[in-house]
This record gives sequence, C-alpha cells and structure tokens, in this order.
Amino acid sequence: MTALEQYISSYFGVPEEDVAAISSYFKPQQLRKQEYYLKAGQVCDTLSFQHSGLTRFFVQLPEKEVTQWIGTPAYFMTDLNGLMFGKPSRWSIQALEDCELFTIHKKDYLALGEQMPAWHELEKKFIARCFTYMEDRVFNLLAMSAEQRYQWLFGQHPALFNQVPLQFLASMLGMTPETLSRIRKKQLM
Amino acid sequence: MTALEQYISSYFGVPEEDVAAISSYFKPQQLRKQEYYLKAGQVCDTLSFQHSGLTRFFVQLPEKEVTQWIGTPAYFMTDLNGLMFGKPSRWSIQALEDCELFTIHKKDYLALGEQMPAWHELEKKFIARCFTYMEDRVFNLLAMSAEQRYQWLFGQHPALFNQVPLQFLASMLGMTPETLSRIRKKQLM
DNA sequence: GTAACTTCTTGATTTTTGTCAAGAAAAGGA
DNA sequence: TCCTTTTCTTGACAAAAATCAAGAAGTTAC
Repeated sequence: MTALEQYISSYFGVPEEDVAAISSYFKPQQLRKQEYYLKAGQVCDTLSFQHSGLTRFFVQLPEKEVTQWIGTPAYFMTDLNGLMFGKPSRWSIQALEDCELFTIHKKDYLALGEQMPAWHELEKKFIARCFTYMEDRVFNLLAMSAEQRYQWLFGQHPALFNQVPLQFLASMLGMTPETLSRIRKKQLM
Repeated sequence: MTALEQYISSYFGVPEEDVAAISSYFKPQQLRKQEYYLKAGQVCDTLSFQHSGLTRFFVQLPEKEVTQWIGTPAYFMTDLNGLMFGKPSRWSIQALEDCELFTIHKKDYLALGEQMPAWHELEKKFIARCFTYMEDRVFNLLAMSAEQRYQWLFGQHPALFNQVPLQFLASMLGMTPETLSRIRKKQLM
C-alpha cells in the first residue's frame, strides 16, 4: 500500500479494491515553500491530499491578514466553495514549507463520483466530520477566553507551535500575536 | 405540491418523482413552545424540516449558557454528530415557540440513502453548504468586531431581532446582552 | 560569519467588551 | 386588568485584549 492508499483506507474504511481505485485518480504534486496552492478570487478546481509539509489558508483584508486554517499532513485540502459550487475563493492557500501532495482535478473528481457508487456517501461523511469540527470551533470562539482557546489548540496539536510562526496561530485563534505571547509566558510560570 | 415538497425541490433541484419519494419519508411533528427536540447528552436519531416556528440550539455550561444557533423556518434541523456518527449531542434543541416539523427517523433516513441513488450526493452538497457557512461564521468571529458581527447578522436576518430574545442573539454573536444593547442603541443615533 | 530581515517578546497605554447592579419596559398568566 | 416574571437598558466599574513602540531573538541569504 502506498502512503495515499493507507490514508484513504484509514479515512474511509472501504475494501482494498476501492482504495486502489480511489487513489489511482490522485497524482503527485509538489508545492515549494511560499508557493500558492490557490489564490483568493480563483475558483478552486482541485482536491489534494497533503502528504507532507504545512500550508496556510488566509484572507487578506485591507487592514490585516486573517489566518483561517493551517493545513497539516494527512489531511485533505481544497476550497469547497470552488470545488463543489464553482465560486471564487475568499482565501489564499500558500505553502509554509515544501509540500508533497496527491491531487485530483475537478474533472476526475466528478468522474470518481460517477464511477464509484460509494464515493458520495464517503465524501458526505467526511464533509460532515469537517462540519462538526467547525461547530466546535464556533463554540470555542463563542464560549472560551483567549487563554482557553490556546489551551485547546495546544492540547490537540502541540507540535504545531514549533512548526508554524506563532503570529499565524494567534490569528487562527482569534487573538493578536502579543496576546498569544503573553499567554504562553504565563503557561511557563 | 405540499410545502415540504416545495422546500425539497428548491433545495435539491431534483425531478418531481424524486421529490415525492423523498418527502414521503418525512412525517409531521408538533413541538410546543419550550419543548425539547433534543437534550444535551442524547444521541439525535432524527432529521427534521422546520416548517414553522423557531428553535434554539444551546449548550449549558456551569457558569453560563451559550446559544450556538437559532433554527428558522425552511431549514433542516438535526445534530449531525448523533444522526451520522451515533455520538451524544453537546447541545440541547428547544422550541422558542410552537413549531411544525416534518421529521424522518434514522431508520428511514438510512433507507432513503439505500433506495434513492441520488440521495447521498444531494445530502453531500447540502452539508457542504452548511460547512461553508460555518467557515464564514468562523471568519467573522476571527476578523470582526462585535459591532461588525451584529451588522452582518442583522443584514442577513433583520426579522430575527423582533422574534428572538436578544440575549440569545447576543450569545450566538459572541457577546453579552449588554454589549448588544449598546450596539443597537448606537445604530439609532 | 555577518548583515538583513523576520518573528517574537515586553512594557505602557488605550480600546473593547464584560461584570455587576438597578430600574424600565415588555410579555405572560390569573 | 393587574400582578408577576422575564427581558432589556443604562451606568459605573473591572477585566480582557488590542495597539503602539522598541528591542531581543531567531532565520535566511550572501
């Protein structure tokens, strides 16, 4: 089994022949550090599995830049607004370091849905998980203080704080870099 | 066409015979004011179309209560964590006023997926839209001030502010009732 | 290795938002 | 209708987080 096949198998829990069929649609792609996977305003027409490297989803506002998400290995990357609804993206996706991806283009993505009966259901469940994760994020932003949000993210992905510039994590947590710095200082004392 | 059929048709854009097939699975259900559709800790095993009335999704914390969402007519209501993954709900769903629902139970919901080939794809797209909406909500909470968030919600659903106790809307917007009250006063001047 | 650049930390200060408390307004029930 | 209960508003104050500014630490490129 290739790395991609293992990922697909663990995600979707489908028979091995389906795993092979699905993964055959995905093609290797390199992304160099700083390179863009997608630029704001473009219509995203790919879906990628992130095998290695880190990516950043961000929105450029007139006054500031907002990091919506950090893409990490073993997760999928796309802009659903583009892939599913043909709408332009509000954010850019940029590589924070060199990345190895497995990418499927929209044409093949649609073919996959037609040729593999179970695909829509698998994808539905996958997107549903993403939705419930977003529900959690909204809840955290509604109910928790900056410090509690930090602890939540640190509890889930401690390694991120050594890999990603802290200013991006601060933004993703809904606080300024200064606030994150002070929270982290307090944790040490 | 019944009201339910019209809703399904407008949501999913499917042929009329499919609309009839889908809607035949949904049964009318009444919910009295204050009654619970779901209580925190229960596993949600229904999916309902909200024909009339308003509902509130909220989490009861030791110190405070957090309103995550207000359910309005012409939208679906469920807890995906329960319906799709069999997990207990973190929030309760309660009727703010008498509600008329069309409800499908999990058993029939699963049957629908098996008997109607297009169902999973329709549902996938529907959940994907919910996901992109949650992306917007997260972005708003990350990037906007309390006042901007108010204006955003008011721009989308001005009528809500006459129908729902403002304390619930304040919570859903991530602010206190006092802050919302002051923002609304400022809008008038 | 060093210069240039980026990122992080720290302090002082301001702004935003939350908390507490009391009264006003509105809604609901007998 | 009037009484009770809930919801909303307002003011005074406190706390949380943002802003501004400067310097330290860390990275990167030559």
